[in-house]
Amino acid sequence: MSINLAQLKQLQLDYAHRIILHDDVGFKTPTLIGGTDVGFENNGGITRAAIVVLSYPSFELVEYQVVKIPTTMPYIPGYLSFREFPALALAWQKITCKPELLLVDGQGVAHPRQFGIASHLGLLLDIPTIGVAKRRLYGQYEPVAQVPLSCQPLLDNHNNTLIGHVLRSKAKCNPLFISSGHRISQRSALNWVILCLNGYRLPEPTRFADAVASNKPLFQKLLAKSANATA
DNA sequence: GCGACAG
DNA sequence: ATCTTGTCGC
Ligand SMILES: [Mg+2]
Repeated sequence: MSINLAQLKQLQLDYAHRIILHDDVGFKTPTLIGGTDVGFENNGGITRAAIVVLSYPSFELVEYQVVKIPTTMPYIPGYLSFREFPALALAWQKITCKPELLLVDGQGVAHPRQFGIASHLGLLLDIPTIGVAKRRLYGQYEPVAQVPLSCQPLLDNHNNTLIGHVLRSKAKCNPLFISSGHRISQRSALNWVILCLNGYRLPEPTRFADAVASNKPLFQKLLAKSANATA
């Protein structure tokens, strides 16, 4: 039996109504900020989700969890979250030091139905989330100046709505697409991503999650560091 | 109809 | 990066 996209579309529309686009009343300056990324193995057959928890503002790795499960959905633009959510939800379950804010690799409400992966995770796990995407999925914007931290609004021209920001997070790099996921304003989403930048294109939580999910040199370095700390 | 299209 | 699938702008 195949995937019913019409059904998933309707689910997104229903869920999107419940997204909160203002700052959570209980949301103050976070002590812990999380980051997520997902990778694939066995030619796409295995989904590998990684969640990292960093201290803020020191950006020390506090905890990370990795979950591998069989992949249940192909990648379909606009439906990414159904592919990645199950593994990410399990990884979240395993996290013991729950962060107050989660930076998710992908769009928040900058999505055709205002329900990207960051919104999906935020709503179903009931946490403030920010979508940090490397490329545009939806929305219009003017060219972003090359000067670091330059940014442009990301707009939905259908209803003249602000759905995110395009941020030049680092000189000579392509900009990032930042949008509210859940329980946070566009302004704060942009602000927190900027506050998590540390000399790289990606904000630290996302960069660390990328490293863990793909077993990159940075992750090996972090492992060695924590081994030293416990030795 | 054709190209774009989060990861 | 890919793609059967959908959806959008042109
Ligand atoms: Mg990724």
